[in-house]
Amino acid sequence: MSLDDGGAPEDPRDERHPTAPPVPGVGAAPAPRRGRPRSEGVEEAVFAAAVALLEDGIPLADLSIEKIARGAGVGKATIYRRWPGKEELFVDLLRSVEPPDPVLPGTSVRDDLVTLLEALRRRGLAKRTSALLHNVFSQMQSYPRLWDAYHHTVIEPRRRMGLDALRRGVETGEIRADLDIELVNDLFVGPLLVRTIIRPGAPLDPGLPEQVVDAVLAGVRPPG
Amino acid sequence: MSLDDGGAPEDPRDERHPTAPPVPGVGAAPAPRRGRPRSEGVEEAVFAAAVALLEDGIPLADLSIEKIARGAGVGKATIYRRWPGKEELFVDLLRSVEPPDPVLPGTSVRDDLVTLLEALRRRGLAKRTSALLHNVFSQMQSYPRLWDAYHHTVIEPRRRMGLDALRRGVETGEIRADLDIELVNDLFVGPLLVRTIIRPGAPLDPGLPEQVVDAVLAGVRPPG
Amino acid sequence: MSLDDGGAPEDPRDERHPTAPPVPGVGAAPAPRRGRPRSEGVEEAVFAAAVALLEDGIPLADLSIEKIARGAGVGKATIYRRWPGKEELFVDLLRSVEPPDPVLPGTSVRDDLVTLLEALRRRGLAKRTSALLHNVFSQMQSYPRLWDAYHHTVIEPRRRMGLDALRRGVETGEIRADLDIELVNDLFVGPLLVRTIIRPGAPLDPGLPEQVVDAVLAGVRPPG
Amino acid sequence: MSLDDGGAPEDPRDERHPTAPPVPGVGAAPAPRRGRPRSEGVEEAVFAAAVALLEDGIPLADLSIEKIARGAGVGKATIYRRWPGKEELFVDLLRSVEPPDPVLPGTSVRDDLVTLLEALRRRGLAKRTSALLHNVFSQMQSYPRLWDAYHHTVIEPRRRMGLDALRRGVETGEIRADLDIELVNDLFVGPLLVRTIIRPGAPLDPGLPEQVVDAVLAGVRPPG
DNA sequence: TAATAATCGAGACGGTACGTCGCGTCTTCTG
DNA sequence: CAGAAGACGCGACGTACCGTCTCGATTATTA
Repeated sequence: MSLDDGGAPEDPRDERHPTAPPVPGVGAAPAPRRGRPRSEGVEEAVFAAAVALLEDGIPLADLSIEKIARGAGVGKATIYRRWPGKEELFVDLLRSVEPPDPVLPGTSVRDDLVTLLEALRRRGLAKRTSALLHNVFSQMQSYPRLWDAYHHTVIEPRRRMGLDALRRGVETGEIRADLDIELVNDLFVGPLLVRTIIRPGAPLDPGLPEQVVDAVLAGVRPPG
Repeated sequence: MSLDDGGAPEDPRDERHPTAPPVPGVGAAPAPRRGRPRSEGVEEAVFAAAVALLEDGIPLADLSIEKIARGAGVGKATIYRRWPGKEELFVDLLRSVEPPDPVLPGTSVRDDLVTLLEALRRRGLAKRTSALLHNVFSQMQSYPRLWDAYHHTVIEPRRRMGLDALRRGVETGEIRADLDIELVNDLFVGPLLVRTIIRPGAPLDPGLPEQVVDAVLAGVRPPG
Repeated sequence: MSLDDGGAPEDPRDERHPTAPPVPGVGAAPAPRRGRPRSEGVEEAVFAAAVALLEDGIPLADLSIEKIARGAGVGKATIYRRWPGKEELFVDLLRSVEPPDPVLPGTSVRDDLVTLLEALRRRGLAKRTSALLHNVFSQMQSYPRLWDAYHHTVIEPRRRMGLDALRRGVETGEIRADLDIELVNDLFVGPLLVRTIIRPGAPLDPGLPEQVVDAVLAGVRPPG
Repeated sequence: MSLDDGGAPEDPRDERHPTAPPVPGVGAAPAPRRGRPRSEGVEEAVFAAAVALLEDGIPLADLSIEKIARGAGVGKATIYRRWPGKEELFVDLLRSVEPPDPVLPGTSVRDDLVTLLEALRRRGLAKRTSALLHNVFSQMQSYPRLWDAYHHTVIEPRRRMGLDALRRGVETGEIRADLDIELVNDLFVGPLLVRTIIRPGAPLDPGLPEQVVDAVLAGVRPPG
């Protein structure tokens, strides 16, 4: 899911209720944010309550704003003030547990790709071990708006990292120049995505990224 | 999604309410099925109403049994008599529009793989053209019971076809024998799945199956 | 409040949700009322819960549909199916505890008026003794729609009884014919209404109706 | 409502938040009221906003503090600093539009009573013509605290005027001495109150006070 | 002049109720 | 008996106000 995304259909978070003040332009008005400022503890309490409920095994579809508000000791309006709906809330929640972007070694395209796929593998594993991630992710394969938003804010940036690495590889001669770069990206990413997203439960052994990268680089036809 | 599946977790349809009368065992009581027999038109009317609603752009999550019953001119209880819930209803609906398994030419592994991937591509296109399939499928990436059932009855058989073809290729020397066969399968299937399931909107040109098969067979590293 | 009403502004209960089927015209269609019939116990349970809450001292304004539904073990929708809102519900509740119309002796206009005012006095007393009526009535002096509906369905009929009795009195010579009959009615009714509605707490002694009737008949100017 | 009141139950405005500084006791500390003094325009802006909303036809029950604050361009806390709640606010509002007590001619009891009833009639008309007063008053037949406060500060004083006039009439021989003076008061006041408070919409012709006074003085039984 | 203190508009806060909708079950009448 | 119709208890939806609170800014008095 890391090197990969098809573009930006639309981002529901753009209409999100303003949580942080926008970056102030140099000459722009300071926009003093009048009224009582939003409580810092709320975000945190809401996330904690949602996580607690998910860890209790409640499926995502049954997670109501009402229950979360109750569990967090928070008014419903306070939640709606921050997020327009359930899906946007979960996008933020997921982002809050998402590990940072991997740092590419840059020594070779092969190493870069292995690093990127390794990040994919690790998230696949985390999804499986963490009760939370397992629950959320396995069911998030629905909720198209949630899915799209996650794609756009988390996945797409990493996909660009992969495409950049591949373009460098074409320049250095490590990657064939006669192939569509997007297709090549899919060749590397597809196998891991299949195992993490579409077929949860498939093996994600430590050597998998290297195996995939080497196999795609060399091809599966016998060298003869 | 065609060559591919991770196994059969469990099939919720096994507990499905009997749609057709069970085949009477030889020595078993004839079970005369007294009372008014089930109307034949119901199934059809329910499917038609569901499809009509989906074609109107209503997302799967907002499709209530209530709306379907209303649209079909059918009582809610009549639907619950046939299917335990929304998901099971849609499993039946999807199965009713799924094209038959492709026939492999058997001339070579390459041809077989291209044929299987072409079937994948066509379904991806159908998903995109048909308002119905696109809607259901893009959102079905959820509803775990619906997803599982679809896997089990549609995806898994085709996955076995792919694995069988690859095993033949190893025997004939067309495929390297030093690689895990499941991994090789993912190398072929992954790219197309990425574009049909995970990243709807990506191009699915007619030559795509051949490009993928040839690239994976030959590798993306320059031949030098 | 008995002889008295100003007419029929509009009756909100006319738009009330149909509780009983309308009286069937002779040749009209039977209107079979399909579907599950409304539960008989609901009305009763709702009234009981409302009365219980009012007897607990909860003011009318704080009596929410939500609380009533909770207390009656009934869904909110079930209440909204029968009454469009809080006010209509209470009109029905009040009607269910309203004593029947008094029977006029007909021996003389004086006796008829005393009987009607006695009914007014008794309701004033009931309002004071019954915890329920006291609470509802003392606060119902608001809620204009509730007030109007009560007027129209309970008060207006009795007002007509009073006007009829006075018209008879004019014919028999017991009442001056040179006065507006509506004004005369107000002369009798006004004093009791003042003490029951506007000035709760004022004395309502047993002899009051006779005192009022005799004083209005004879006048308060010394006979000399 | 003018000659009439049953007493002073209790005045909730006594616990009202201090609007004006309390009268300084002789030896008490001057209590210099430090800090920014209350803005003078607030009271006025709040009243104006409330009146504007009522004139737009919003019923009293639907008039929220929130709406008033919004309409007045005033913070909610500023309102709560001055009045404990909606009812107390409206007591002040009503008092600010109440006409002054009538001046009794003193020529005769009949003239005094006509004057008092004329004041009642005029307020009844104002209630009907002015969109504001009509709305507030017709619905104020509720809100017990509002009702009580209004009684205590507006109605009760005029009631005492009426009782005093009647006592003078008993002394001058214009009024029978064998009747309860409170009852006699109700005989005069009741008919007008019925038409202004309980039965809005009833006619309030200019001659009505004279008709009522004369009819009650002379009685409705034919003189023969 | 500087510190102090109560006010102001604004709006976030935890709550409660609103009236609607869908859930899955049930209960009636009609075929 | 099956079927449509629809009432039932339940619970979530997203909105509106409640009355309280916390902000920065304003405006007086006191030191």
